[in-house]
Amino acid sequence: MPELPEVETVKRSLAPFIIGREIKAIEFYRPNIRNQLPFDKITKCQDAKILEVKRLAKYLVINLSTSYSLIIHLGMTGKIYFEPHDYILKKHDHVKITLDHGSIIFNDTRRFGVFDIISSSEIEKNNYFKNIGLDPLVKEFNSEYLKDKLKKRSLAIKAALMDNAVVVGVGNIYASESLFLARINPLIKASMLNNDQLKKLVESIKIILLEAIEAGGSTIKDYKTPDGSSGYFQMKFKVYGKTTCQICQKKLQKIKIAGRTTYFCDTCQPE
DNA sequence: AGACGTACCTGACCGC
DNA sequence: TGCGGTCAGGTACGTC
Repeated sequence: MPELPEVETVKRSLAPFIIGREIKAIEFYRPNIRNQLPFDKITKCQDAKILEVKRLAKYLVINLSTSYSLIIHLGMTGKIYFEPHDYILKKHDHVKITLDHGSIIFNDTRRFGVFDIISSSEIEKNNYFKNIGLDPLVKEFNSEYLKDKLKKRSLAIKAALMDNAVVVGVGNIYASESLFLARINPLIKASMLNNDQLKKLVESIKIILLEAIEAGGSTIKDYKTPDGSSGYFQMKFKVYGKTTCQICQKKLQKIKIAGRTTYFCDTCQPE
């Protein structure tokens, strides 16, 4: 459950539960996930107050009063639950952060996620965030910016959208959905898009992500349901996982681009 | 520098 | 029921 809208939804759901609360303990239940878990930094969080919960790219950043920050990435299968003190650990629960009124649980089946503790002042230059592109929801993410980022790129536009150096947060589903809304063929070389297409694409990415955030928001209203995946934005997919084009009714194409399954309509998104 | 393949890991599903 | 293959919303790294 890990594209920008999902992380944003988790952030919005989690924040009111935890801001202003104090960390009583952090426990790890295995040595590593994608990274080594930071056993040596647990003391940096002891009795720390949670000041702020932010989203940076697809990472959650939880700033603490001790000038350290928790960094969480959900990978492909990461989930975060807020649970009462009598919660019994489940399979693939890797981290428990105990607060005074309950615990934050980080669960990640495939362990592609990240949980780290780093100095707050070093976040920007940390490897997780070095060389990342703009967040698609800021106003500086516009067609001029995208044009500049893509001018020397010969890869398919769909692969370019998933490159975090170009723009962060756009994953495999939303790359396909945005290109469909913009009527742009995902195989077109990134540097070949004209100004109209760039404009339309920027617009489409913002629309799709904002709609998804809105739809995802109602999912995790009942935040205790560790269902995680759902959210009704799935029902709004136009091409991802679909077989028929909703515009022209023709059969959709399903191909691989840079190793990832890509859906599009070769009539509505011509080369 | 940029493009591409592969690795990381578990589980669900499908055909035999 | 079991086995093997394939696939899954992400990212890092080696190689050409």
